[in-house]
Amino acid sequence: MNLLIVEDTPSLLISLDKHLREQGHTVDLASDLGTALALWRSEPDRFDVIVLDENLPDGLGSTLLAEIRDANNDTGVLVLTARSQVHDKVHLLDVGADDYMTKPFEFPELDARLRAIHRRRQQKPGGLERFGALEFDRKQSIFWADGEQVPLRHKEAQLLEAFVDAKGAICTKARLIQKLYRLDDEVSENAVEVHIGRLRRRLASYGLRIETIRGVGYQCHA
Amino acid sequence: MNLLIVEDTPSLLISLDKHLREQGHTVDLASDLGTALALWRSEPDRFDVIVLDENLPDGLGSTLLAEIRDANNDTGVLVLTARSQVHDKVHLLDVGADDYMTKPFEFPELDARLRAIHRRRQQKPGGLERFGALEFDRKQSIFWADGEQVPLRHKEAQLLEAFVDAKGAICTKARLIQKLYRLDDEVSENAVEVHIGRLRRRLASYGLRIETIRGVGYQCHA
DNA sequence: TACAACCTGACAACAAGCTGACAGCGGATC
DNA sequence: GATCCGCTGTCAGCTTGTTGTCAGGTTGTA
Repeated sequence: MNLLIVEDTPSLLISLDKHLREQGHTVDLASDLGTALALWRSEPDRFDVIVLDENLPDGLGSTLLAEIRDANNDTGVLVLTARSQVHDKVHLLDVGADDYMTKPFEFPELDARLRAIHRRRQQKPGGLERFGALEFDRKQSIFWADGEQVPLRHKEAQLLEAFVDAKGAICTKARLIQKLYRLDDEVSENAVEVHIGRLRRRLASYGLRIETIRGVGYQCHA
Repeated sequence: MNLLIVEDTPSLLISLDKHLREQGHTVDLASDLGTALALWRSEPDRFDVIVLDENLPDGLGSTLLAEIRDANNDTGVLVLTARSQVHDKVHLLDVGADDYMTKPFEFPELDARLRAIHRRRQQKPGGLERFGALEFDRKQSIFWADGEQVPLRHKEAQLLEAFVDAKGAICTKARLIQKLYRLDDEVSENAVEVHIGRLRRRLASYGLRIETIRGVGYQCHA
């Protein structure tokens, strides 16, 4: 998943970043409302879910939330509040938060809620998703073929997940870069080409083909 | 098992801690309701069973119990009550306690009840559980192969138990650390790697392999 | 044909994981 | 209480795996 963490407590920000990256997500960070607004405005569809602290040095997280929903954008938003603010819960959900958590919280619970939001937004079933000859376990980011785990490296699995999400539509190279890298990663388009090449070799034995749409991107229909 | 002991009598707390650790459990302690609530909230899935004194200096143990069940969390809870409060028994079980014991009690009885709760929650059979070429005696935390006891050190057995519980799924390194250490143990990930290495050597002769899932954790299918 | 886009084998840099050695600790023994 | 012994965590150095880049080749298109 592509995540944006908006949190002004440095220690929490760092540990969230570390944990969520360990979980295999692509994570970007903002430590104040202004940065978060700017990031979201610059690419409103970049993030799958935004983890948003309500209390920020330069304003309320729900300001961003409101702007997102006003724009009719369906990025998932998980709001973090201090325990004393629990009464805001109804308000938050009214304004369009997908979920909220009170601090302190435990990472596994965060993981579960993020997955739930992502699933809800994508209206994906919880179990295994079919993709051609493969089955995809979104939770563990594992692909299966005939009960055998498909050996994929992390970036390859991310690419394939992007194709699953696209449901056969074309994925532009820019979109794929967005899926695999953080904003401040400076990476050439060739990196994607290389990973596509590697993924192609792996998928060949399962009868899946990735087509090149010259000048646009790639397409993989299950 | 991962246990949390909530008990305000220092002598009992200390002897419970000592005894349960001798039994091979990973034990965390709280001597009042506030601490217990905070610990549980910070990691709602950390503990397998909470041993909870009903009478605490800052409130009733059942306050925690109620919060746990409200959250639809299935952590096991064993409540300790004074003899005079036995009439609360029905109430306690109503609120969702798995079991209760009146003080004073004998440790072996506590052990048995803890095991029962854990077994019930995990819906595990009471006898020996098969795991590849091995059989696992959960009660004694002993693995058998062809009627011979598999020589395992404590941490190795805990690791292997984690793999048994995972039923072939991937165990993240963080999850394993949670299984083997208490909250305030500061331990490097390398410790897990070392124990995995040691366990691998032991298991090799029984045809069991632990696979490394790079960047994620380990997997052992029976 | 000329050019851009794309593919791919090789490689270097880095990160993750493994392991032998060792030291601290606690329990057991005398 | 001195000594021994086994268990365990740390560390350093090593091995292994992943990934981005590059260069040179191939393909598609105008």
